[in-house]
Amino acid sequence: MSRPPHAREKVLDAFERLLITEGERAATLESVAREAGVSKGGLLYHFGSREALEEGMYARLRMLAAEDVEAVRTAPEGPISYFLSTSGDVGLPLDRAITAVGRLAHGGNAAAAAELAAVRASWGEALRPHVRDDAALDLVMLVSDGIYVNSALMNDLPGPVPRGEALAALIRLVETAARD
Amino acid sequence: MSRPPHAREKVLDAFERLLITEGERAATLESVAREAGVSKGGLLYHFGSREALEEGMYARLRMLAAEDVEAVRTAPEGPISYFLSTSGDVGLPLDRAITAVGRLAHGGNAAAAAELAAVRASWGEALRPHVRDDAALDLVMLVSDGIYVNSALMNDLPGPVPRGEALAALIRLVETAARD
DNA sequence: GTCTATACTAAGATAGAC
DNA sequence: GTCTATCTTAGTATAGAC
Repeated sequence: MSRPPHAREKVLDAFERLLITEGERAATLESVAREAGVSKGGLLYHFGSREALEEGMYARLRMLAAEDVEAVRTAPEGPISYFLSTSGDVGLPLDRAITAVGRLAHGGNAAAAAELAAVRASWGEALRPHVRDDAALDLVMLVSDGIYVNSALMNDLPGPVPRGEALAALIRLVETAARD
Repeated sequence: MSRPPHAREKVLDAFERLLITEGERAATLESVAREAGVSKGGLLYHFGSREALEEGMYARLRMLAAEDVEAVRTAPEGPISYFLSTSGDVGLPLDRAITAVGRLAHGGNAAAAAELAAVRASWGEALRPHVRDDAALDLVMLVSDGIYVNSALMNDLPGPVPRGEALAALIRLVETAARD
């Protein structure tokens, strides 16, 4: 909501960073506090438990995702192309929030999995009017999921995710198969 | 290698089961030992450390994946169709091993991520001769990744993964776009 | 609003009995 | 080959000072 960065936001940033780069196991309250530059007690003033900290991440994700769904809907180059070309982004706030919550979801956290499913469903609704049928929607969504999971798993390393011209060729292929 | 199930295999089964159903955090040595019906000391006789236990899972994955790559190559209905139609399986030994190692990978374990990347690459090699070009290979691989990640994340719950006729329609769409 | 100190629990790992 | 007992470290959480 405002600057300068409150301790609360710094804690959330640190939690997110640790989840992305070192995984759920490493993102303990102590590590998060250290990474955020506050004490354990200080962290626990803002988030009274680990669950509250996780809930804070979900709230951040919901806010950023709502903005992105609007961006998908109104993208000048068309929703499908925009949606797919941004699926492999890894540095932007939304992508970081998704990856962080994804780490929690794969860690067995059912609430986190439900948050991701909700975001995914809202993208599906935004894309539905622009594809031929349900199979085409599945195609677009699953290619996006595939790009995301490879990006998130490989943490910036040169992995199997298509980039540049390869990504552009893939998007042309998907659009041909799916566009209404 | 043989029956009756040695304690070693029971431990590995328990580790796999806990990773899949409750995530990495819950899969502690103590929980794994309890789930396997052995003591912590008994477990540590077979796997001297947590790392050794993880390495045991990688070995299991490598063995099952090698078998599956052969099945993809020789599938009567064609490699693409077979590959995609089995991407959403969740109960078979290979799928369970992949999901378990996936949990570790998303938990920030670089070795686990490398194992998954290697398996993925071997599938890519098997499929390459059967697709039109690199973009088509990307399409098939990413749709498969998407199906897998949704299946693994949703743990059997009725999720966003296409099944039955919806899956068949998706596969026809992908084959039309990708097949050589 | 943030810190230190501390309580309690559980983690990974070792030693040695059976 | 498997168990019990124990060590050390680290996790979540609370109380109370500043």
